[in-house]
Amino acid sequence: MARKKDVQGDRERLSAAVWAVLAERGLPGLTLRAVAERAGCTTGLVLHTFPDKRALLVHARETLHRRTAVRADAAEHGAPDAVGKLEAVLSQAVTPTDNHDESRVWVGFLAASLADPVLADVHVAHSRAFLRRLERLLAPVRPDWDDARRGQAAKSLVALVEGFNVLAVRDPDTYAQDVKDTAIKAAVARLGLS
Amino acid sequence: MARKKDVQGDRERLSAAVWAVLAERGLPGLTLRAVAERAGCTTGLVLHTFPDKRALLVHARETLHRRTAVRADAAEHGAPDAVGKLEAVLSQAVTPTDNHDESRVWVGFLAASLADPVLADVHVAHSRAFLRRLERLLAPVRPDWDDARRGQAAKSLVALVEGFNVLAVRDPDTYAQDVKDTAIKAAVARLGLS
DNA sequence: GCGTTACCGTAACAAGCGGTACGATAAAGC
DNA sequence: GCTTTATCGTACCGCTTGTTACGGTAACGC
Repeated sequence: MARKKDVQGDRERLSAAVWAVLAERGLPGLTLRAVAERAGCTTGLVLHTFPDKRALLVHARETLHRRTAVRADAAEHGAPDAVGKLEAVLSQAVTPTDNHDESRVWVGFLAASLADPVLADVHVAHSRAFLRRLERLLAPVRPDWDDARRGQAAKSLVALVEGFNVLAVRDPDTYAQDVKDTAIKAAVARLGLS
Repeated sequence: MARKKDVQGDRERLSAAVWAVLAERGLPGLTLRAVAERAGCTTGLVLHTFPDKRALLVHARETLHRRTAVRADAAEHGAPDAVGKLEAVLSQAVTPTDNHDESRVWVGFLAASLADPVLADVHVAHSRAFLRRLERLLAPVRPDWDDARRGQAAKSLVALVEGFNVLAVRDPDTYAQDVKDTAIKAAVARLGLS
């Protein structure tokens, strides 16, 4: 054996670098050299940890999925009742992280996926996971509805949330936090009285 | 004078090429050479018609704005009453064009604008124009509301529409046309009874 | 402490990028 | 028909891209 490397540690360090570069410099700025510089290493290590550039993007998207899932779990766990859980998850989803970095990564990856079927599959899979979560949270709120109607409602909620996110990332003044929160509250309240 | 060229004709031909390349190959595929090849000329003409690559992107975004404005005007004009106008505009906005090319251009430009303040200004300006349109259409529907409340409602509608668009561009099966139409109809119906 | 072995920085690659400079070409004016 | 002048294809520039190959280096087993 030769010197053992901290594979997982490298992945995490590079993961943070990919994330930072993609969030700060956007999709065109995501280069192997930029990632290496940010991580304090060379492109050698980058391409020993990830097979190619596409894997960097996929990893960033999976990091995004993990982050949002953790926060959604926490929001869900922290709320007392079914309606509260749904509202907490939605509210958390429209609350921007540091400088909207999650929305930036989301948009960057989506743009990259428009010309890459592999990335497209990853995007769709993770996007549907959020939809499933809302459908699951919606079940105890409206047990009288059938799956189709709950699915319709869940999709509308996903559209509202992701719409606010892509809009707020470049126009946070117009799509301010109280605007988003008010819309979410109204959307949840609506579910109860129809 | 020497031979006069059809400047406007060139711009339109190149405009179509930029549009096609951006829609088909995505943001990374939008190169001067790809545009020239698609337009059946060389990079010489491309850079004689547009000063640089950024101008190509700006022009594509403005083409998108013009297209959507024309369709929105038509929808608005074709509907009989205030509620009908609003619903027609919204419904048209979630109806995909050829292979979702408008959404593709929208996403590509947004991604590019994340790292370019000039593009960001263009994006925000055109995005707000749609918001203004909805506010204007909303005024006769809910004259009893104040500007703030109509603004809140209009922003929610924009988020719903753009959310559906960015979601449907990569997952048209989940976010099918009837799902979007149902959501729009419900959103408009809601405006009348609260 | 020595030999082995895996790691990863270095360097280079070919390809493609945006952008520039120039001149052959061809139309317009007289 | 000759001169003038704007057009735009050609060629090229310097740079950056993703990716590959190699070998010095450092840690482990014995």
